[in-house]
Amino acid sequence: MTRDEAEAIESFERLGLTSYEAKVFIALQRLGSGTARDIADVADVPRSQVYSVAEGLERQGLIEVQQSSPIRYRPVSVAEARETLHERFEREHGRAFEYVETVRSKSDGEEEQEDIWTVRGRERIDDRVVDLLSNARERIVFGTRLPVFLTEDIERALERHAAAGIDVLAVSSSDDVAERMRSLDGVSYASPPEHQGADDRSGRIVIVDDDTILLSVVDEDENETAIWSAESLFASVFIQLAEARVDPTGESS
Amino acid sequence: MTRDEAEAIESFERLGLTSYEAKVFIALQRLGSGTARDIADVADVPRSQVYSVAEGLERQGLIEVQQSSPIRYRPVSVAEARETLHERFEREHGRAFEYVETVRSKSDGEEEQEDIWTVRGRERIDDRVVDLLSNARERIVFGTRLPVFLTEDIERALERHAAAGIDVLAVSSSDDVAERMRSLDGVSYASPPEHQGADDRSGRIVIVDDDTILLSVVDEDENETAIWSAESLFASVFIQLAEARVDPTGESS
DNA sequence: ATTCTGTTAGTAACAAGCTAACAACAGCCC
DNA sequence: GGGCTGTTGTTAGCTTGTTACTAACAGAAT
Repeated sequence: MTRDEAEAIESFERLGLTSYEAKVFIALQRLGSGTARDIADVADVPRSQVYSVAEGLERQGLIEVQQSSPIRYRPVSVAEARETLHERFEREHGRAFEYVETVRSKSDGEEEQEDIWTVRGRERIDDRVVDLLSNARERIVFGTRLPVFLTEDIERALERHAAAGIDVLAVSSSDDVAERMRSLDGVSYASPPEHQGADDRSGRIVIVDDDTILLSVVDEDENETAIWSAESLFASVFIQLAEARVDPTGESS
Repeated sequence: MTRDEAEAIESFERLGLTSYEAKVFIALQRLGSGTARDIADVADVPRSQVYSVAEGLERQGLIEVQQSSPIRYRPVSVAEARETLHERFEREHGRAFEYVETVRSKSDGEEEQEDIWTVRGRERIDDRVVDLLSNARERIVFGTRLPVFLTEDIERALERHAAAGIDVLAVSSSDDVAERMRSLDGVSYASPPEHQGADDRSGRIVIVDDDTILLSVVDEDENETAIWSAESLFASVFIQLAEARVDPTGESS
């Protein structure tokens, strides 16, 4: 079995098939059609198991059965299979979240407590950044060293809030990033203070008003981890520390 | 636990979570945020298990963790969770089928053998019908008693092929269905022969050219099962039998 | 001193993977 | 036709791995 095939099988498993089902389905796509023996030979599944596994696949609409002796099987087209699995996902997804929406507590977006939360993963942090920005009333400071941390979504959010009259300041020690920041409509740019040192594990910093902050770092495996706190006293204190390092430098738009 | 909640949990399981993960996630959505104990109380999960389960959920990007004592957890927004699971699905789906496409045997659509295949389930049969119609070269006959079996997709396929110069004939013993059939552009209509008897388990019939046929029945649980055969001698013989019952009656457009 | 937190080990229950055996049947050689 | 061989479809049962669940405990908090 090739590496690619093993990966494909794992993916099918995560889509809800068993490994036997995945193997039989792939084998049938490869064969076009075949008997239990044909399938067992190429799929590395015991022949005696092929019958029941195929039955399951038929129920799921991924293969079709020829009632003959010997029984023959054929896969549905790749397009149909994609569609079938897609529909199944949408159905489950809908059902699951329909219920969640009904029980969801109202607390969202408002009334945070004195909490510091941890978020792992670049994309999740992207989302959290945009989310925090959306609560801005007066002022935003966004800083990062690395271009990837200034996503398009974030750029757009910064411009949107600047247009809405919020004071938006962008900071970076990297020329690439600074370039892009300066091109954003309505967004001021400042270079960071020199004394920041060799902060090569720092990721990004977001300050919203005087009580919301997000700070991320990049570990040795390039994974980004952020901590954030919104509308908390804790954040205020933190911000005062951070501001001391940003403000002293001259601004330029 | 309510019935709705149990269903939601099952759906989450089918989306790749364990039942504990589903319960904890739902409990957190309900609570807004909480400690392991809070969660254990409402989620019906042993407190000692909450920690590891929550760790898993954090890795999956479905909740966030507050590193404090006691540790507190909060869910990401419902929108973020939807998005996260959706992305995961698309990723696996893509990976799985990317490989399948590479191994797919070319046999599709062409060169069928003397095979009769079985398809179960209304929607899958809908798909197969459209698929068979798409291979028409000269002539199509489509018949059904029940309105649900004449889907919009099928109506469109019939019209499309009629427009392409293929001889399309629609047949139904039901007035409702006949009405709709008559309104299709370029499609002829014929009423079925009387001697068909009390065929109350018959579903639909599709004849394409003189060598492709699909015939479905509806069982006592209202499940539709179809057999079909394309470009086969067997189909030809079958078609001659079926035609004997359709042709003798007068046609009308 | 007692309750609570976070962690660990270990068991139980179940699903999935895997093996073996067998009756029914088809082909083949004699 | 009789006996031999090989295949098919079915079933029972074992093995393995995962998840659900219980119990116990050290350290912190009250």
